[in-house]
Amino acid sequence: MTTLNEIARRANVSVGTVDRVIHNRGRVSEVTREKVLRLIEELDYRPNVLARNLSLKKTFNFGVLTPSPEQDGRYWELPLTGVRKALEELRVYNVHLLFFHYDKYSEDSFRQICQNVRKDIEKLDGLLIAPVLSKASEQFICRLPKEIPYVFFDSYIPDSQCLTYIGQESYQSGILAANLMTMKFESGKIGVFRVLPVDYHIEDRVRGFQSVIQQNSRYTILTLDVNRQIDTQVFDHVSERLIDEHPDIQGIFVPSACTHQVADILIKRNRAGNVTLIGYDLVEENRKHLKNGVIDFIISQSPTLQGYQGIYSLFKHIILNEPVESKLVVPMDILTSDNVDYYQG
Amino acid sequence: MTTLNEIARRANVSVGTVDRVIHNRGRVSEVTREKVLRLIEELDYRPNVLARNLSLKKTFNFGVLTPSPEQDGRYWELPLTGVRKALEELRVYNVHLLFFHYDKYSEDSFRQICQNVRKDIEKLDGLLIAPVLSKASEQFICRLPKEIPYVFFDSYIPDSQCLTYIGQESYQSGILAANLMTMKFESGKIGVFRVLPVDYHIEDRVRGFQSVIQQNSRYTILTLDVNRQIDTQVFDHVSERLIDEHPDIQGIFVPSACTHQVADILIKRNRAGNVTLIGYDLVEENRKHLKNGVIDFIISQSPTLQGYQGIYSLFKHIILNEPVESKLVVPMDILTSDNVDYYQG
DNA sequence: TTTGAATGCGTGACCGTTCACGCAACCTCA
DNA sequence: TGAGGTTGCGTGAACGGTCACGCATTCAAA
Repeated sequence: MTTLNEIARRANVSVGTVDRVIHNRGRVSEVTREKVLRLIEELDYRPNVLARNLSLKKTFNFGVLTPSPEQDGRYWELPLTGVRKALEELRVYNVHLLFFHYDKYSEDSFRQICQNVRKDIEKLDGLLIAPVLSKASEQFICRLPKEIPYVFFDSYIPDSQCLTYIGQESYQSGILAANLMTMKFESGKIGVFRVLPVDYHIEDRVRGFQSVIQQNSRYTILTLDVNRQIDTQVFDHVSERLIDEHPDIQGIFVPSACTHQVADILIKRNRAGNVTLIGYDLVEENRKHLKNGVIDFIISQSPTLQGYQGIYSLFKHIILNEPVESKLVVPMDILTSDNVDYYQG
Repeated sequence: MTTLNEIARRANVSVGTVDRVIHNRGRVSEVTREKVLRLIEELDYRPNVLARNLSLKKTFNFGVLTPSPEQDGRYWELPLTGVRKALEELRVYNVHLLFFHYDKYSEDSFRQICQNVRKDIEKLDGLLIAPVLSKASEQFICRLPKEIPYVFFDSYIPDSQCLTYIGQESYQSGILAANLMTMKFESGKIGVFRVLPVDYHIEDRVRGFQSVIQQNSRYTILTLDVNRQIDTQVFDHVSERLIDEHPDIQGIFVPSACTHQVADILIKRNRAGNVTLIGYDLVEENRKHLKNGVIDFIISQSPTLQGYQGIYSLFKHIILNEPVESKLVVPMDILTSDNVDYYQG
C-alpha cells in the first residue's frame, strides 16, 4: 500500500508538502504540486482511512429529519431502525446522530422542526431527509448551506442537489399488487381504499394497480377515499358500508400502511379470509393480520434498508471520501404469513 | 471516550502494563492486574478499533471454501458476489481473501481442495465454508486448528464449533412454495422435479411442499427424480414424457436452481404460461424465464446476503473483537416478473 | 556467595495521517 | 534600505494503540 511517506520520499519533499497538495491548502509551488500529483496518480495512492480518522479527532454529526416514528401506524419507526443499525456499525468512526421529527400532516410543524435543524446546522456534517412535504422541503433545501450534503429517502424533490436518493418504485409496486390479486380470483369487484390526504406514492401505487386491472374487463374497481382526519368511527362506518353494499367484493387493495384497519373491519363483518386483502408496509398491526390470514400480501419497500443505506451513503461520502450512487432503488418485497418471520428489510 | 492512556494514568502504571493486562501477556502482578481490570470495567473502556488496526500493521486473510461458482447453474456465483461486496467495504482493514472452490459432486475434489486449504492454513485468520458435502466437511473441520474461527453458510454440520451459521429455512420455504402454488389453481396434478443427487435442502423443501399439498385431497403429486449425471438429452426426454403423459398437469415445483431447464421443456412442449412453475434461486437463466412469464415464482434465500454476512461475521469477531450471532437466518424472498429487477439479496 | 532466570514494569519507536508552527528566501512599498 | 508580507517548504506533536527491549528486583540453584 502506498503511503503519504512513500509519495513524499519519491518526490523529495516532506509529508507536509504532500498533505498540502492533497488538501489544496496552497503554499506549494506549481512544479512540486504537479510532481506530487503525478506520483499520487502513478502509485494509485489512497489515504489510509484508519489513520486519517485517528488523526482527525473529529466527531461527525448527521441529522435525521423524518416524520414522527409513531405516524402512519408506526411506519416511521422502521427506517429509524435501519438508521440505528448503521450508527452501531459506524460508531468507531465517531459518528453521532441528531434526530428531528415532524408531524407529516402539518406544514407548520415541519417548518418549526426545520427551524430547529437550522439552529444546529453548523454542528451537522450531513443530513438524511424524508421530504414528505414536498413544497416545504424544497424551501428548506434551498436555504441549506451548499457545503452540507444531504440524502433523500422515501420521497424525492426534483432538481435538488442531493447526494443520493433512495427510492421506491411505487407505480411498479402497484402493478405487482394487481398481479398478485388476479392470481387469487379471476373476476369480480375489487375495492381500492385510499386514506386521504394521499401523497404521490399512494397515487402511483393506485395508478400502477389500475393499469393492470383495467386491462381486464372481468374486474371492476370501486374506489373509496376516506379522510384520515375524521375520527376512526366514521372511517369504520364508511368502510363497512362499502363492504355491506357490495357483498360480492372479492379483493381489497390498500395502498398504504393502514391495511390493518381494513383487516379489522373485515373481521368485524365476518369476511376475513373471504376477501383477498393486499396492502403495504410491515408495521406491527399488519404483521399480526398477515400471520392470522386476514391480510394475504404485504408489499414492503425495505424501509429499514432505506434508513441504513441513507446513513451509509453519507458516511461513504463524508468520511471515506468515496463516490456514492446518486440513486438507489430498494427491493420490492412480497410478504406472506409464510415468510414474514424471516424478513429483515 | 476512555483511552489506554486514561486507564494507565488512573492506575498509576504505564500503558505497557495496561496493554499486558488486556492481552494477557503476563508479567503483571496480581494487584495491579486487578486494579487495571477494575478501571477498565468502571470506565467502560473499549479499544479504539482504528488505532488498533493502524498499529497492528497486520493484514487479515480469510479463506472462502465453496463449490465452484459455475455449478448449480452458476448459483455459487451469487454468494461470492456478496463476499466481494464485503471485501470492498473492509479493504481499509487490510482484509484479503483466498478462494478455494471444489466440485460439489465429487468428494475427491473436495478433499483435494481441503488439502490446499491446509497448505495455506497458517496464513489464514478465518474461514467461510459452504459445507455442502457434509461427511467430508466434518472431517475437514475436525482437523482444523482450534484457534481458527470458521463460519458456515448454506449448509450446516451439527455439533461443530462454528462461529456463526448462516442458514436457510428450507422446509418453511417449501410450505411457502406450496401456498403460492395453490393460489394459482384449486385442484389438479402437481409435478415435483428432483434432480439427483438431492441434498438435504432439496429434501426439506420437498417435504415442506408436500406437507401442505397432501392436506388437500384436490391435489395429486407426481414426483420425478432425474439424475443430473446423465446427459441433458436424457433429462429432457424423461421430463418431456412426464409432461406428455400428464397433459392435465397444472403446476410444477422444482426445489433447486434447475428450474430453467424445466422452463425450457415447457416452452418446447408449448405449455409455457399454461403450467404454474415455481422454483428456486435467481440464477441468470431463471431470471430470464421469470421475466418472460414461463416461471411464475422464484424463491430466493438471499444468497448474496449469505456471502456478505459470512465475511462480515468473521470481520466482527476477528478484527473488531465483537460478539457475533451464532445463528443468522436469511430472508425468504418471493420473486416475480414484477419485482425481480429490484432484487438485491 | 555467585550466577542466571524469572518477574514486574517503564520506555520509545512505530502505524499513516493532520495541522500548527517556524524558518528561509523573495517581493513590495514607503 | 529595511520593515513587513508572501511564498515554499520542513518539522514535530498528536491521535490511540502494539510490541520489542531493557532495567531493576527477587529468588532458586550451583
